[in-house]
Amino acid sequence: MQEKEISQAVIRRMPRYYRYLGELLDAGVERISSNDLSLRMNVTASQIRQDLNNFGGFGQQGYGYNVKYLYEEIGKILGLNQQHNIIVIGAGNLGQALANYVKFEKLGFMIIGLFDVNPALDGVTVRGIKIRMLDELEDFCRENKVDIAALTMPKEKADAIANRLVGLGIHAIWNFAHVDLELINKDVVVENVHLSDSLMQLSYNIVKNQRAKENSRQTD
Amino acid sequence: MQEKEISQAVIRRMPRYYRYLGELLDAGVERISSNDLSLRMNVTASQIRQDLNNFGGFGQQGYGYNVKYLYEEIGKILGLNQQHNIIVIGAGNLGQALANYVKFEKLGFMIIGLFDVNPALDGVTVRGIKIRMLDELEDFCRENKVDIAALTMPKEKADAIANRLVGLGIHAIWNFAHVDLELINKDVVVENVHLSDSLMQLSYNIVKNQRAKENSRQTD
DNA sequence: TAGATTGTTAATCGATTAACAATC
DNA sequence: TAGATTGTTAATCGATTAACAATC
Repeated sequence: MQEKEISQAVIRRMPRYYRYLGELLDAGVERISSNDLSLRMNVTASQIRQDLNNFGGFGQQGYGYNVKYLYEEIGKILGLNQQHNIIVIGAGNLGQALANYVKFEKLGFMIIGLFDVNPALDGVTVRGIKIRMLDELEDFCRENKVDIAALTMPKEKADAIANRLVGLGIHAIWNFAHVDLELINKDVVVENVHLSDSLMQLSYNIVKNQRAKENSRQTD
Repeated sequence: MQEKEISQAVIRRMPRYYRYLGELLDAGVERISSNDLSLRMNVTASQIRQDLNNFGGFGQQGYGYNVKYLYEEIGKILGLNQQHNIIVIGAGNLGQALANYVKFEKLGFMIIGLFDVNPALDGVTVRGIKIRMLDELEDFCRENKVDIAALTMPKEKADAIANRLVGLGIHAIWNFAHVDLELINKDVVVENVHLSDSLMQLSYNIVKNQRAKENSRQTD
């Protein structure tokens, strides 16, 4: 039985629902209607109901949604009910920044190892996590359950290391290197975080605003 | 005269075109057809032509696109022909990681200041950039042209600082704090980088693969 | 029971793909 | 000129919004 594929547009919105429900929960709110939530989140109530009904009927007519229940269910949908172990390849600033993000652990993402090629970093500890040399990667993956590898090294090395990791049975790659990875195994999940792309989008919108301002000045 | 709005779906793809064209340029390729590019990038030729024609006709029938020319034109569209000055609020690991990204400077994004509230960081220098205390923000913005502020501080403080920056005439906010900013001025551009959202999408897809694998095992 | 609000179907809107005449 | 490939219109596909019957 083939599960119907849920569009990535929907998936992208789920973490945001999860965050808002978490805030409501912390604020002691017990139930919420799709309409009330839509006003807070600046989306349509219809979209909320459609999105949620991709995964099941979590609400109740005449009542709305139970905040705690919905929060937990979305957590399960996103896989937050299980622990995910992460290793970070590249222990530079970004790699160390990720290792220091306490937030991730609260969501079930544990950073269990940092790797680099720079001997000066060998054995250095970041929030209790030891930096290892890259040639220890194979042993480490054999001895530990590693689910996700975050790549924060220069883009030239990313492809080779990604495929080395795929060979070691990793499930997913969280890619910060500014390349499109070409993986030997299509079942491995890839999520790209391209910071310079994000910055270029920002700059496009700045320039767009500048042009709009000039135009309105001309027509004044 | 109202310019027709270009959809964010198109804008999101522009940096990727820019990257591929840059690689072709470095490789000494002089011209490329939408079809050849589509094969490399794994998109349809039709989409490439549609996307580009939102901004103008950069190609030539029977010839294709001149790589250097198209690369430069996309650069202008993205605003990369002008310099953008950035300050980073929050000089923790992530803030320092951003300051160390040499890549950004090549694209015209200059990090000119780092700010924090931690006195231990006062005067410390990251790649030649001095860390200042947050109460110097007003003076600094008066004395320097600041276009973009990157927010890497805890989410509780993000909203207040964002609005303080808006008051100081900043054009754009690159937000790494895990909140939706509520700005007093709607003309300020906001670009969010929500790393935990990205991680949750990753984890959704991991779990989806797990489920698919289990299902196929059952039907075997 | 009456009011509220969901789950779901139908209508609309927008984005992607296909097709082809224009033209280098 | 003939072949190649764009720019652009038309067709399709998918995502969002609206509407409403089902039901708590």
